[in-house]
Amino acid sequence: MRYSQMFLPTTREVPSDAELVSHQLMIRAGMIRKLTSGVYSYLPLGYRVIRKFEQIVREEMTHAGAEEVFLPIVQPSELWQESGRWLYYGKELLRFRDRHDRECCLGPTHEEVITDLVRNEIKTYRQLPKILFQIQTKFRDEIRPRFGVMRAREFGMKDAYSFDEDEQHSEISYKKMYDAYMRIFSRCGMRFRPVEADSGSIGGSYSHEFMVMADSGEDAVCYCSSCDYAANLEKAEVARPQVNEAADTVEPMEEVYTPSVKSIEDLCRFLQIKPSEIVKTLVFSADGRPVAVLVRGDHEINEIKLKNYLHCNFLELADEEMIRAASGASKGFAGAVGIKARIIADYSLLGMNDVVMGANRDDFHLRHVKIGRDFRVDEFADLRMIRQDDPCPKCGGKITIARGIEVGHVFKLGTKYSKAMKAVFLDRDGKEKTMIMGCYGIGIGRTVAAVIEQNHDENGIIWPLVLAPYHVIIVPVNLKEKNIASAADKLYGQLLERGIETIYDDRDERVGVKFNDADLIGIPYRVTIGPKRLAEGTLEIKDRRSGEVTVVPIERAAGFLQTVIDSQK
RNA sequence: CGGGGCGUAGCGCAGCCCGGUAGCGCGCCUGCUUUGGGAGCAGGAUGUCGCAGGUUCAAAUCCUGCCGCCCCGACCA
Repeated sequence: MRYSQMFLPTTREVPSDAELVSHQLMIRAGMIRKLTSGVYSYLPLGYRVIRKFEQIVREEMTHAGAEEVFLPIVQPSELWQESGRWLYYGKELLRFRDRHDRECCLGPTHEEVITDLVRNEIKTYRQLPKILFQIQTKFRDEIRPRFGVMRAREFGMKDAYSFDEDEQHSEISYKKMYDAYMRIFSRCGMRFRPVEADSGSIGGSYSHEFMVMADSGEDAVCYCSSCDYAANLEKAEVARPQVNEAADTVEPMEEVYTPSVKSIEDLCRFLQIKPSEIVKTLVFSADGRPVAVLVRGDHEINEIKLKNYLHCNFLELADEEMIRAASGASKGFAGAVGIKARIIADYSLLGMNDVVMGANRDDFHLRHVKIGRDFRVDEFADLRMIRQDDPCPKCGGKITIARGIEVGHVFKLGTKYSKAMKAVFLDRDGKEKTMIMGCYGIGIGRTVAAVIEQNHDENGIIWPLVLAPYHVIIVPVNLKEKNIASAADKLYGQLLERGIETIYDDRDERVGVKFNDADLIGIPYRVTIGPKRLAEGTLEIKDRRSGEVTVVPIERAAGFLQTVIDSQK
């Protein structure tokens, strides 16, 4: 397309409200504009990239045996009542009423709709398995949208759902999707890693997240340097420590006066001890009941693990009142000795013998506390957050923590929705069975943003060829020189004929402007037609990524570009 | 929802403390010159100063309320 005809508003200045490079570049390159908080318009250049990515997703989904559908974005509350999520989902679900005063919501995801569709049509095992997918706009009313399309309220998502007759078949569907995801992100040339993840409120038995490695990522992942173990930080198991039952003799427990010493740091300073000698007692409210959770002073509680362990719906740190009711003291002085609550301890406590903890009395702590002697622990469990250099739960190697962007997520749902919504079929024996489901999402806009995070330099975006909005940009140095203009016109015609996606920068701008825009929008190959080379019958082709310049005879340029481009497809 | 910041030309900002004709850079329009990395000269257009009240002879500026946006946290997947 001729640049002069395009709606491609690039900007020189960095937008002040954009923090992430991908966000800045998407705005500067004229890919997106914000309409309102967390809601973006895609401009032609941005939308071309989106469609390229969607096409890759479609190809791989189809290749994996999935069929494309298109489900409604407005959904009736009834379905959500049925699944139970009308109550459970929270404020992220945008709810409203139609003119008949019927409750509706905007789909943040489509398990309910697809389950309803499938239960009405699929009656027998002969119709299974089925994998259906769609590419649809979702709406989640995020509390704080940020980072442009990376964390928007309205966003494009590919979601797929599998229905199988039993666990074994469901595993096969899961594997198909997992493999498709591997191919999708590989085709985009991304550095990514599938990691084990918590399945969260969507529910279900297990799941993997596909994380694009980027320092700007919102999620923390950990992986083993020796084996292939990788997990979301929230999911990462911590190996149960080996305990050597040494017959320690611990001095009798005693109270120490610790006025206004509430934090771990204060306590360490005050008693001249290390955080690892302290036991932190945190009182949680689990569905309204107090639970005392014990972890080592230098460890962090992993609330997801705790929540999963307790099987509760609502979990939060207890308020002053509950803490006082359970411990008899104010916040900061809770301890396990004599506390009126269920006591759960992290495995790390197993190896501790002589510890310091709150005394359940304001301004006092206890020391020389011995677990089992001075208080009982109801249960031990893995409750803490994994840390850098902790041993790998799988092989014992060293754990590394890095940041990533979650671009895809595959869940094995089991019967969570099919059971609640009665998606059943008759099996070979004529017996009624509940379908086993899986669901599989990819954030479309987010993936494109993640690609930019991994593919840019100080001048702008560097598109991998498969996602590039155009493959070639022709830059005539000066259109007023007739021979330059006619050479550029001619080449443009040749590239169009070959079906090579080309921008012809026919604007009346100085070359510097054109070069900078070409770099900014990241077109893989830039063809420069200027007086010096033209005089000798050649032109220059510059590779955006490597910066390498190749001088090619004009008549061979189209063929050259075709060869280079085809070799990468 | 808590804390902080911002809202003035299309974009980025100054002016506000100390009330008195609204300014700068970029961009935009016209003309001439220029043309291998964001040109030069000359001329020109553009504002409900976020909205609504209040104080005042007079409000971008002071006061009150509201709205929007951004950052940190909490929350959420």
